[in-house]
Amino acid sequence: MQISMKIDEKLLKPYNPKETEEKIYKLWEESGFFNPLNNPDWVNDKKNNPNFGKSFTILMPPTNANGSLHAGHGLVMTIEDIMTRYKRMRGYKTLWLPGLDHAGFETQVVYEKKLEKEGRSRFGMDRDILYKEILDFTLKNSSNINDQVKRLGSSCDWSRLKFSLDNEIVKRVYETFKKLYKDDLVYRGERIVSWCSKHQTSFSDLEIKDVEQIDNLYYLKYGPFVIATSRPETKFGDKYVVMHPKDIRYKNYTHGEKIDLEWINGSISATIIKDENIDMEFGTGVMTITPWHDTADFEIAEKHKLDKEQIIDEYGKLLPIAGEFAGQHIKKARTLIIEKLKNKNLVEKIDKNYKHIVRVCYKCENIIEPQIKKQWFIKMSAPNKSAPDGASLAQNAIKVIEKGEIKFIPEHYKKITLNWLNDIKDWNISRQIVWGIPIPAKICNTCEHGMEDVENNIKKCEKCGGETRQDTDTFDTWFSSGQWPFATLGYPDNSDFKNFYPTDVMETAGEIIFFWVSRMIMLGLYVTGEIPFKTIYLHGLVLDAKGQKMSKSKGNVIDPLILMDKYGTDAFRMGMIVGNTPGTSLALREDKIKAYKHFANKIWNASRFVLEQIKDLDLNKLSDFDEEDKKSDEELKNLIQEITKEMDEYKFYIVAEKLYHYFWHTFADIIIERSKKKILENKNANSVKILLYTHLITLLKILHPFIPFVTEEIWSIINSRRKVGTPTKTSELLMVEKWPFYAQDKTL
RNA sequence: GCGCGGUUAGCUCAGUUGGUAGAGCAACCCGUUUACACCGGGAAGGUCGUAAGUUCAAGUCUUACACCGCGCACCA
Repeated sequence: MQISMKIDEKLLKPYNPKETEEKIYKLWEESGFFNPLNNPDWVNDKKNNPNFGKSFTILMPPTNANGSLHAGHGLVMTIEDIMTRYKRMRGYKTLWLPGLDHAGFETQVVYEKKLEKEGRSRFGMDRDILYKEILDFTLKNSSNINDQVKRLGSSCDWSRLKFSLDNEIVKRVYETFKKLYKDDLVYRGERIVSWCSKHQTSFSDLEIKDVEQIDNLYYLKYGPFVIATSRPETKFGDKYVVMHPKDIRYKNYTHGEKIDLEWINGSISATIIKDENIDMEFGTGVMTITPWHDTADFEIAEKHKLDKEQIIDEYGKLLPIAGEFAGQHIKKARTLIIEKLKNKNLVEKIDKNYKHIVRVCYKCENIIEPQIKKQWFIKMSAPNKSAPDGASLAQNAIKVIEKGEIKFIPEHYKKITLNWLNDIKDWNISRQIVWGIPIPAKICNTCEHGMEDVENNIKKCEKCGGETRQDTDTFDTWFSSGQWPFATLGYPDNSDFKNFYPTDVMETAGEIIFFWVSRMIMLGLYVTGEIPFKTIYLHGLVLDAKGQKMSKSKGNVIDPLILMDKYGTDAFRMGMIVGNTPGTSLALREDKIKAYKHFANKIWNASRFVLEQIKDLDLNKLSDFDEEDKKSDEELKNLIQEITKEMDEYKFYIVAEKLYHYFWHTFADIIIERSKKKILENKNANSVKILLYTHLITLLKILHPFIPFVTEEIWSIINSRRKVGTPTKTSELLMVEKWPFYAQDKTL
């Protein structure tokens, strides 16, 4: 091959992602094109833009402001940036709005650990001081995570960055709370909640983890009955003994009948209750109930209007009702109680191999102690009397989902969501932590009635006239993030809300379909009357190379920043996207990322070859293709047809693979190799040079959403040449070039 | 118990409306005076979890089962 090799300084070196990426990102950011209201001319040209006037909106799932980038973020940012860049190139006014979440409980837990290390504790700390400390901590870390998001090439509009504690967001959240209160959809109720005795807060049902474990099952003599229990420490106050009404073994006992019997701390009077929820098969078919500390028991007690009594305090210690055991922690008390029962000959037998599920705190894995507490709840399935159709929050969501107004990708999440919504329970939105949005409410000191008080002017209880105090609880983080779409866009008056709501795609982890997605649908409909997004795209987990869930304790956490350093962001992005179908988890393997580093390099080298060959090409005097080249030109057009369709169907995993394959094995291996011969023999050389050039230009465009950095860098080199050579076009960023599907202009 | 995924080449995964199985990586052979060894060419590799059914035709549709993963509800 005797092709001359005088090429640009820049192109002489191998592709260096590290040097390029920072510079390119700055270029993008300074261009202002991340803002959907800034566009290059062709976007605002009706004739030139088939998508003139259309908008496209994605909201970034607000990242935990206190955290650091993990592999999951890598996937989120890659997918969303691909969508954003694609739509931008298609001529949509494209908004990708970045956000940060204060992540209430999550952050508080992190901060508590920090306090612990310093020998401090949040308990006993002044609330305001603690809040301020966590705020400082969070704000300091938030710039960190924003920088990391940038490193991934995210083309989001930083001028619109929102933080969940911004005044305007909090104000919106308060308005929603007020509306819910007015519509009688939120109430401060005495209900049984899941309580963590370490974190001293209640949780929603979703923050609880089920763990299987083996315990003793104790068969205790309870008067004429034998009851089975795994938790003898709760049994002090048990004065109701429950059995199934159809159980013939106990047909001689009648509902409401009282019997006297000897129990842990002396003789008591117990009442017989007949209830159909009792499983006749389990144990002896008889149980006593502890309504204060057991969800099922609570329901039975509610149904029959039975007394409820607290046995265990908020720290897991026994109350005075336990007599001699009062003040002991339940963990220690259990064996002592059994000891005593044995001495009283009240233990029938012990099954030491009882396998059952216990519920634990998802954070600390301590056993959840159900407690009856006054908490704020949102009525999820109760009719909304102030709505014309009276539909509940859940029903409204069900309706739009069933009608297909919200499209689920992958589709099976639709069913999962509907199942959940159909069996939804009231949502506990109050948390007993400092870090979060304070609940704007007053509580009566006399009757504990809770009242919404956003305006802060309630002095007396509206029910009993008693003195009131400020509620010290904060909202569940998901209550505010559930309002993210309309809150960030400035409902109701901001022009962004008018221009960009409902948003087009919500892309997030399948894991948080209930936590977040379902609640956004319900609250979005409730507040704005419209769905918050038209499509919900759910990705799976990012796992380690062996397909194991990453966790600090396992030590298999892969840091995306290290991979990006090593192989470049483009390579990392390709590795995240190729073959990764929505909803399925992805095993993150380093050799895969490495393979795409080679790809970026291949693009670089092919480009430098092409640019060298077309140096003397007069772009204003383009001749026609010969037969062979015409075929290749057609082939690329067909590819674009295909992938454009697939892009619209969110099949990025297949598009990325096709582009990889076409660029490498068609463009480089066939077309470039063929061109060498033609140029050397000077046979239709002009035709093939044009083909090389048009192919490269087009391929850079369609590759750009996937690997934005290397493509933009090459583009800038091409542009700088144009300025020197033939002035075909004003220099522009590849980022805002027109997607070639509609670009049939020959000036390419 | 109910529900949802998955089971395809050594590994990680694609496979659109049913028409004689695909990619990347790894392994194997050959080549390499220049865009690129971060390379080129070539060959190899699968009875698509099991069983039955529908069909001219099933990786793809139906049913049952097995195993793996997940979610929901649970029995004290």
